[in-house]
Amino acid sequence: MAQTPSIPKGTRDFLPAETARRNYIFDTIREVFHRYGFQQVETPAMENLSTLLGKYGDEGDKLLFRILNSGDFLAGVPGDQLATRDSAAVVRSVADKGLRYDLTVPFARFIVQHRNDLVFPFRRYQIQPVWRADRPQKGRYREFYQCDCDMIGSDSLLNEAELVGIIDEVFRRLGLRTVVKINNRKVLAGIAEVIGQPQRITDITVAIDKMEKIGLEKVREELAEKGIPVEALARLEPLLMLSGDTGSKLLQLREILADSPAGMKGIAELETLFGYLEGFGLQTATELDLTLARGLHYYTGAIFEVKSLDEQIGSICGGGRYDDLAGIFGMPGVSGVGVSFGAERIYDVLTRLDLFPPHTGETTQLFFVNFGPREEAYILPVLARARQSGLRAEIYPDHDKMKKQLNYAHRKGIPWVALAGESEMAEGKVTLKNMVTGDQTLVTPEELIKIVGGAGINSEL
RNA sequence: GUGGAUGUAGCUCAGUAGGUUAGAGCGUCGGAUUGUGGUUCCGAAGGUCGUCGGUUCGAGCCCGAUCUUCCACCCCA
Repeated sequence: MAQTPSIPKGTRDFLPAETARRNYIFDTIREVFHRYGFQQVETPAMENLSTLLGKYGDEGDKLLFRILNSGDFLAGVPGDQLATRDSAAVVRSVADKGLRYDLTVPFARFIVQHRNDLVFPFRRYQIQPVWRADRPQKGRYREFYQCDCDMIGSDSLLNEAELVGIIDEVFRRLGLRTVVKINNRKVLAGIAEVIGQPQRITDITVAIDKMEKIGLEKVREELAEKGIPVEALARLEPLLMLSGDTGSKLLQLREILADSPAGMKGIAELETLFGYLEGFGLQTATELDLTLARGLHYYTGAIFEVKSLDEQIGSICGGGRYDDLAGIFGMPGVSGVGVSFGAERIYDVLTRLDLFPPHTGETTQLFFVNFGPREEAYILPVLARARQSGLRAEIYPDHDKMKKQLNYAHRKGIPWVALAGESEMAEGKVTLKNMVTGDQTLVTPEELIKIVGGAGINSEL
């Protein structure tokens, strides 16, 4: 036996049962997207690095998979870069393409490139894999699928509300109990402003994003390490500790952020959004979470994150408003907002909570045992008629032992087996065996199709 | 990118203080049953012990490197 082959770190194969379950998730999400009027697009796995670099922060740039240029890729590299083993410089010279890191940035590029062919405000969805050169962990892979929906070309907050509606419906259909956390980057900017540290918004948001995980003490330590003055910290803390329902938090914020125009704008946006949501009749809980920051730099308004209430696995869906992503690619003034569903994590949560429906896979309904050449000739037309009438049917390809053929049908979970040997052929009939009860009857081909077709609709096999 | 754990048959794992031909269960294949599956019984195949190198008379076991998987951090879906 040769060395067992393997696949790259952080990637996975999917067996038929897993694929069926994944498709159940994708199909559910897709249906909801359609219901809200979104249209599907696809973009290539690889993008030019100039498209990807600088959009996700330094950390994100490090996690980009780069694709080595074709041909003699070292020919144009300056000798001193090679001599000094300057990896960072060399990689810029030998790779100008990379695998996409998410679906949002390539979509911004797509919008700019195809603006003349699209109807704005444009609602698109996209279900494709993305790649990150991260170190794999539980619920974290190097290749994983994202299911994105975005509205672009409108800054109405009704779009934000619709996204929350989509989130609500997707997780309701999947049977998952979740909470949607909502915040606004302008409010975060206002907070940074009010405590006298407007330039430090990134450090501040990254740190307070960890509130829930590491607690106030550690957040305070981290911010102090980053050089935020003690007085600023003292003014920040009461903000993070705001309590009460969303309405009272907003009231308190209005007073605290009164001197920050950006902050007040953010509060107004949040008030409008939560106002819309009241009319949506959501089942999912929504809450204002001032510690929600999200790492991606391009967000400018609302930000969302969805957590499972029953499993700790990080966020299973996230997104936000980005006012100027298209601007980076030369199309300013086009605002967008979107969310991304993390299919892999949703899969893991559904698995652990045992929430998949019992039969997500479509197996064969009717199996024909192969008795040899003469019987094949007799059965093939019956098989064709079964398929024409909509049955999922197959014939065993070889004249193997009955035991082996029935075991194949059994292991594949096929509910009906048809046998036709000499005696059946003599009568122009087939023996139909029910693999659950073990019963078998002699029927005509017409009866066979009727029985399997009729039973297939409501049989719980 | 940093720190820690792990790696023995297709799968889950044993393997005693380094000592001849490395074991089990499950699965696979064959037979009992030449037209009847999930049970049972019998039998067989299957491993350069992740990889490379080192220590030793001798390494699955000790040491180093590397890769995989997992955990924590960073970050994130």
